[in-house]
Amino acid sequence: MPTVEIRRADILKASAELFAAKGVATTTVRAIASQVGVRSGALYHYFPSKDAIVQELLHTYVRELKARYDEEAPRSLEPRVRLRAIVEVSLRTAADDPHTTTVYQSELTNLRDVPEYRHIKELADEAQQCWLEAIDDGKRAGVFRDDIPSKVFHRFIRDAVWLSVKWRHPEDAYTSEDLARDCMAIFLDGFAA
Amino acid sequence: MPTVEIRRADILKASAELFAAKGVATTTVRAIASQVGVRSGALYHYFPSKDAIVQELLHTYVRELKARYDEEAPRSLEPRVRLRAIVEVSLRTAADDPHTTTVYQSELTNLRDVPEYRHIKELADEAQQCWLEAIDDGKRAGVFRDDIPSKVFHRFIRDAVWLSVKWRHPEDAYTSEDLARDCMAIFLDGFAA
DNA sequence: GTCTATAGCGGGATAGAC
DNA sequence: GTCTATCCCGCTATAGAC
Repeated sequence: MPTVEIRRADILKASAELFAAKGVATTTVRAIASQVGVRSGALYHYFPSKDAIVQELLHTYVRELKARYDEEAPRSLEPRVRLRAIVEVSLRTAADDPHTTTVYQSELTNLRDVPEYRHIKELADEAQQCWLEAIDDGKRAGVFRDDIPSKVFHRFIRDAVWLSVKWRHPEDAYTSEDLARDCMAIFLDGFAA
Repeated sequence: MPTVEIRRADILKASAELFAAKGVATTTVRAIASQVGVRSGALYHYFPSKDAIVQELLHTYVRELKARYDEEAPRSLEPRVRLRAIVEVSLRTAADDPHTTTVYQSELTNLRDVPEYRHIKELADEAQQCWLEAIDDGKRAGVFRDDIPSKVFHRFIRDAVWLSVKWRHPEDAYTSEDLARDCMAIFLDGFAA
């Protein structure tokens, strides 16, 4: 295990923290270096640019997310079960890496339109297709109501799940499992008594 | 009607558009001036700083939002009716001014911790208290289920409503009234068939 | 009231010593 | 591999002409 990989991981971790707290644009390379405990020049031995840090952070994140969806929420599952699996995987991912999740949710759409980010956005789209498949399959199977546009329900549940990273903290007594259960309860059965 | 007020309004409008599209931090004063059709120096006859533009934009917005909640969703309404009114007012506000809504949702939490923003954040908190009151009153009245934390339901429906500004466009055939109806349908009765 | 021009600053990135 | 030092750029904000 070469030291260079450890340093790269340190840099990515520090970057994620700062990016999540103050935004990518307002986080300086000097601040990242300071968090890691080196001078800014040293960072450039590990990454060619600040942009490259953002790219690697998000690329790794979304690649892993898509892999987890494919692994734990295959299309062969019954739609309600699959949707629940997607919610659980997402919430677990958010709990495992809340900082990168925040960056992913807050800034992916606004990032520069360079080919690198285009590729990341395509991967993100693929991941989100899993949600839509489960919803549409469920409608066809008659387990979800068909008087609500799939896109609308998708945005609602998707935002509920992902935005939880902004208010549920990992050390809360209210765990991501609690949240997954309540999420499914509300979105499937409603909040009416 | 002095020209100065019109110019100020032009500047605020252009700023909101650019801030929403690319974020406050990455929007330059020069870009705002260019959008208005003047040079950057001219802006400083209307606002003392870029920060002052952001502040006035958000202060006006949140003050108006709170006033609308008080006017159209008073506590005297039955909880479900009040919640629906809050949802409708919010969606109408988002449709009326999608750009400032986007800034309000994306950047309020991350803005500098100066007293000016503190005041705006307090107003925003007051506005969000209306949601929580309606939810808690509904629980006490027995019309909402009490096995889900109010805070959780609040975040879910709040994010569903406000984040719609990122995907529903004002000219969509799917109107904000359609969205309000579907929102209440999902959150009260659920998506299960 | 808007312009041109620029001061002043802080940012990303680089060069070269150690 | 990290440092110091610095280049170069673009930004906010200001000064002063028109």
